[in-house]
Amino acid sequence: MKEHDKADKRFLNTLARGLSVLRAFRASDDGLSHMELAARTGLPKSTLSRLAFTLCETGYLSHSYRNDRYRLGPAALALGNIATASISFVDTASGIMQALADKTGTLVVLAVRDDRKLMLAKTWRPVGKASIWLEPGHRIPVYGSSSGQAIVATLDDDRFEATEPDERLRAFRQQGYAQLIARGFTVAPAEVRFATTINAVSVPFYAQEYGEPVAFSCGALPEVLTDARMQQEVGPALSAAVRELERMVSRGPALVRRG
Amino acid sequence: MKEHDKADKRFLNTLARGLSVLRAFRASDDGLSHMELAARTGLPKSTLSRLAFTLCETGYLSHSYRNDRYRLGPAALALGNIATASISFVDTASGIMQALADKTGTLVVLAVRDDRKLMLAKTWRPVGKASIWLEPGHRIPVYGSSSGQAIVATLDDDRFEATEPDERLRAFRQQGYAQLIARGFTVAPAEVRFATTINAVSVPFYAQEYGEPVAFSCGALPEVLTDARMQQEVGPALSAAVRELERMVSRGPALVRRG
DNA sequence: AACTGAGTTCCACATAGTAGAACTAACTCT
DNA sequence: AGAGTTAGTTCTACTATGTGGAACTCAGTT
Repeated sequence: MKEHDKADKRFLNTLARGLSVLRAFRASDDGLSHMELAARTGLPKSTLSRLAFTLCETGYLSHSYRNDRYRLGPAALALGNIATASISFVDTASGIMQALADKTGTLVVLAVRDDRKLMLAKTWRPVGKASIWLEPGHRIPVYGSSSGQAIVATLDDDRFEATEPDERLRAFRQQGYAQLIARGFTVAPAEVRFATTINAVSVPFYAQEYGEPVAFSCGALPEVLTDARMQQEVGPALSAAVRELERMVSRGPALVRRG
Repeated sequence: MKEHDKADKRFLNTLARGLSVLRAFRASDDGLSHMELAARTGLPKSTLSRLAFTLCETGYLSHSYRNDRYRLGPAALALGNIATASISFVDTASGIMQALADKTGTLVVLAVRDDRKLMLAKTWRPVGKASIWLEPGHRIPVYGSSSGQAIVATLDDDRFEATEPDERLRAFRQQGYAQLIARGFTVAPAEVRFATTINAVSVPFYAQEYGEPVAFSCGALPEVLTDARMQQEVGPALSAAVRELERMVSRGPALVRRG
């Protein structure tokens, strides 16, 4: 009756379940009821009750008053701000990427490798324009995404091998590498794109603090972001943005930090 | 041998402990070693080992490479972004408050009630200037802080009573209420200030999503932020900033809600 | 080679967490 | 109104889960 979970002895089920409750929230949710949470997490309601109680006590969830819905609490907000502050490039990137989103009319996302998927850690939407809407916290596959391609192409061999890649992924990586050398950005080849409704260009960035590459990408509907635009306009602009970021970050690692 | 913790049956220890590990991080930390974490959380190292393992597995912590230090992982980043996005006013406030920080040369903070304390959910520092440095995630007492005063003054009677206030706190609340009516902001009276090294002015804001008031404050060293400046310049500016925010999210002032 | 210090794994044990069922409370519908 | 429905909490019996000290490993030091 145990979770399929990591049968690893070190894995603490209760903690993981609690975190999965937090992960159930999406940016577009306007609070979640107890039942919605149970449905999303797949946990029995009595278990969820205890998890939610604990999360509320600790401030990660808040129970807005008479209203019966849960939402992420102040502790979650604070945690995110601390995480942002301690990953030095995020703040710096914000200004640059927001400007890029506005200029190109695309959604800019920061993708980070997380286990065998990519997680969108942050997004910048062009102000005033409708855009595709991928939320932070969303997970996309490595294979078939331009971000994934940029990241695996930049990953060192050891770590790449550690993900137990199949042949397909090796070829994908190789092809990404070639693109980066030739043009400085990746565009997933049309035939493998994981989502046909989204076109995207990506550029890798070495995140000091993670000791790993992450990727910045510009994405939009194919009508808006044609292959030609990716190649000629948006790809180069994104690449320039990331180079600007590298310049800003490396010139003063101390930066804002230190109290 | 149990944590002093809530002896409440519903309280899940393992989860709370895991979260306390996340809370151990400060914005100024450049990664924490296993041992530092153990010291900060007060947990035995074997326990911590399991907690950290689970947090890494789930992406809330990352183990940067050869380097033996832990840092907050992509999931923490994403969680914060989701929390920010779902608390609608935070994004809007950012622009306004950053400008205010720059203009006044003070640290602007967003304080939220969390249990019987206040938690600084977000901070905006004046660019280029040295400023006091209170970090997001930091907790300060309600009594003796201007933010606390602004919040309790705006809290409705039921909820205020639910915090089991003592007489001192009642008086504090009453006095805050008077200040808000008279001038629209609170300044904690010098004799009760919880920290003599910080002067601060605060204005409450009704956070729809929490169904509760929160407070925005401007703080700085007494030399920089004299009582006169708080009263004549910064208080009114902060009050104007919050009114601007209310207008932008189209919501009435916090005080009227109390009835 | 012996020492030190950080971190992980072992292990025997008790209790913390589990899930289903019973319960409560708030809404609907006729 | 009262019967039915649905959401959420608390109870309960059971054991799998998490615990912390001790033993262990692995790197650096002297």
